[in-house]
Amino acid sequence: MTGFPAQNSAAAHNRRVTISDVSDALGVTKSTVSRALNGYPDISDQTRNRVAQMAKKLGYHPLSHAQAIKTGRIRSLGLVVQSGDHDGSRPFLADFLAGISFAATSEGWTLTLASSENEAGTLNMLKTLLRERKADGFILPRTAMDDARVNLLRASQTPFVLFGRPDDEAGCAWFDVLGENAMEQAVEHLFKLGHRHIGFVNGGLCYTYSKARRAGFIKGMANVGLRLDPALMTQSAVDAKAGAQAAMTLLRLSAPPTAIVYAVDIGALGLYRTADQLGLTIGQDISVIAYDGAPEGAYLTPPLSTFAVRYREAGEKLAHLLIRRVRGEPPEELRETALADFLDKGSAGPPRLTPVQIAKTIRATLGPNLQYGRKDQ
Amino acid sequence: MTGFPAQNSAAAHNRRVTISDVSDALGVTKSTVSRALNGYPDISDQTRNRVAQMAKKLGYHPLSHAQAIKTGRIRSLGLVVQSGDHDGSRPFLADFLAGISFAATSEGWTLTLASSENEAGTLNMLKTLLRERKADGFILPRTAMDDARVNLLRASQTPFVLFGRPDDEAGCAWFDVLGENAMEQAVEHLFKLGHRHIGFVNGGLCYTYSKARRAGFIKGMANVGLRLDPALMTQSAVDAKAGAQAAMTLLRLSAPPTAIVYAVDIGALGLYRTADQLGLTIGQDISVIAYDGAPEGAYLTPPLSTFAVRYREAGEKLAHLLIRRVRGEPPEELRETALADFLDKGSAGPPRLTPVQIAKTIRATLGPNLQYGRKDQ
DNA sequence: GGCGTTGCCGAAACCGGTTTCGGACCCGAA
DNA sequence: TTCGGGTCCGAAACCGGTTTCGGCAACGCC
Repeated sequence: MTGFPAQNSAAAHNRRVTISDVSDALGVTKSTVSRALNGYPDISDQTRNRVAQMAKKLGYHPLSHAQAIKTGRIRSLGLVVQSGDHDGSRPFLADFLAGISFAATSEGWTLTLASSENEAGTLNMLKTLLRERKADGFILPRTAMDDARVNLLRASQTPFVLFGRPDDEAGCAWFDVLGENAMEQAVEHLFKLGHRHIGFVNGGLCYTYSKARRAGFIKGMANVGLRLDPALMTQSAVDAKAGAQAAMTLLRLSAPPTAIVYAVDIGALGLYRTADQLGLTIGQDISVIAYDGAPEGAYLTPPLSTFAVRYREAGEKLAHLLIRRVRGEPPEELRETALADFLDKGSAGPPRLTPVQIAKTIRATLGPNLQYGRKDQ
Repeated sequence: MTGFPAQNSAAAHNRRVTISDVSDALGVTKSTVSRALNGYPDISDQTRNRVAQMAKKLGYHPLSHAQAIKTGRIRSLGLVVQSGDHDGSRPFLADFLAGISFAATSEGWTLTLASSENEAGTLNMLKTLLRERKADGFILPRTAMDDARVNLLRASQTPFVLFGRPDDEAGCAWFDVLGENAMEQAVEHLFKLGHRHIGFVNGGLCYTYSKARRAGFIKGMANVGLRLDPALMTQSAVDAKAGAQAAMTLLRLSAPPTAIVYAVDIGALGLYRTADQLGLTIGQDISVIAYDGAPEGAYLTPPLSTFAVRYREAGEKLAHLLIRRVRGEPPEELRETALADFLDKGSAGPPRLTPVQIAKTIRATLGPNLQYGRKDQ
């Protein structure tokens, strides 16, 4: 000990470098080091520099949970993913998490992740994480209509940021991808290809995105001057099975659509099954454009044309927004949006058949078994 | 204050309940409460009960990072997922994380998640998390051959548990699914269907699982008495593109296999493309069985027959193992394995063609363009 | 009755930081 | 010279827990 510089005594014992090691090495007190490192104004530039250099030299990194005990901030973002509801969000999870984690790391923050099966579980998880202060704020994926998570966090004064715009914007920060814009483009794209009978299969009606995407579809139809046929837009699907049933319902109409816009890729996957059963070729007899950019769609034949969301970017944006929110910026200034990228992969082409011809093809395929559609019920 | 029970003074001010609130309410000291709650033997049963009841009544939950400052343990599991290398692990990430998170929560722990692009990034991330003690131990997915993560964590005396058996078992705890067993069964299944020419496409050669799966394939071939043809087992693929190229190589042989075993589902997806190009029908002209249970495979026609890994269960097991490891149990006692479930979905059927007929079919499809296989190169 | 145990709990130090408060020092102005 | 006002830093309290140490009281024992 005697005679050895302080930096060696810590390193030699393989002990972590504490703030005292730094202050001792400089002959100042802990408080000076702390204030110097945290940008307090009552520290001279000279001292500040000396402290910074010594901290670097010794490899001093403050323990965030030691800071937290006094400051209350632990520099961690909270995220509760709901695995049970529908698998619409699963394929992108890796990208989404990578984005959040990357952004968090770049600011010296970490990500605390939890998962739950359903809404009640999510709320419990939030309460637990809140109680133990495992996170300074939360990223809330999949904004729902009257989102219980928002109510909870609002009540407990916890910072949060939404992925998706809420219906009640008060006090909310968010990042969102403009699905309405995509749906609008989808309709216009199909119209240009020659389609005049276009169906719409929405996504989860309890989520706010479905309202936006539906509105976008309607706007697109208005843009190109097509009349809305209510029978062609009553379906919704958040998984392949429901997507298949929705397709069946639409295609068994006496005047089926020649193209269908799906609000969710995973739903559109079901159309492939149904089309196979009904003897229709996707991209020729029946066109489809969906939304999300799910990897599953890329392996189908033909690959699914979709509006791909850059989930990694979404994760990054949300993380940065939340950190700013935790630091005190008002939520009204923390609202960003982006556009999805259209990937024209081949599932949408010029209509080869008229609605009547489609119906005829289906009847020909099913033959005498006209009850096919009811079989699964 | 005066006259009010202690429990109200905390609740009324919306302040968090601390250990002092509990001790004051009982007229004992903090140390008594702490020791009572942590099971120290020098506390009478009567006092212990009184403390426990009061803690519950007041809703006292110790702050894990306040404990951590003294104990060094923060009750958090660390996980660094490597997003950049190959997407073989992405589809199951949601399940895997749900499993870890569920198990962690059930024991009062949380999950700290980070991600990185490559091995160097992963190591840096581990070092960072280690330095700031954001986790008490780590779950290491995808065990590699001479795993740098293991070396790092061994050197820093940090508890860890591997998903996948390591080549050097010393000091390692793990959970693994016996891929060799699955590959063996795959061969036997194909043999029973009548296949006598079976190809093998391995996965990532830098990971330990590939050695096991290859060994399983070889064992299966031996079990049914088939001769190993080296030309049929030199390929490997961890994504669809490589899987397609591997399939192309195998199928353009003068004596192509009638069935192919893929070590990784995502690789097998490529076979669907190649088969389509070569005019072969999967499940009839060419059979395939793969491994992982990737959701992508379920949407193909025919759906991919695969050995599905229960990733959620794997996550749960790993979390529990790691917690036990952090608590001090020796790694030798923390080694578990499980089997994958065969899902016979239709991509493997009796061979309709002989190898020679397959070659002929391919030539017929490609027509004069015999260079097809080289086009992409 | 004196004495060593044992059971049980309080007092206080401690963990690694942050933050408040006050005081030493220097400067310029009165 | 004195005084007011900055500048800059040390001393010490504090955050919410854990852990060491020591002491009191009751007990059994010779």
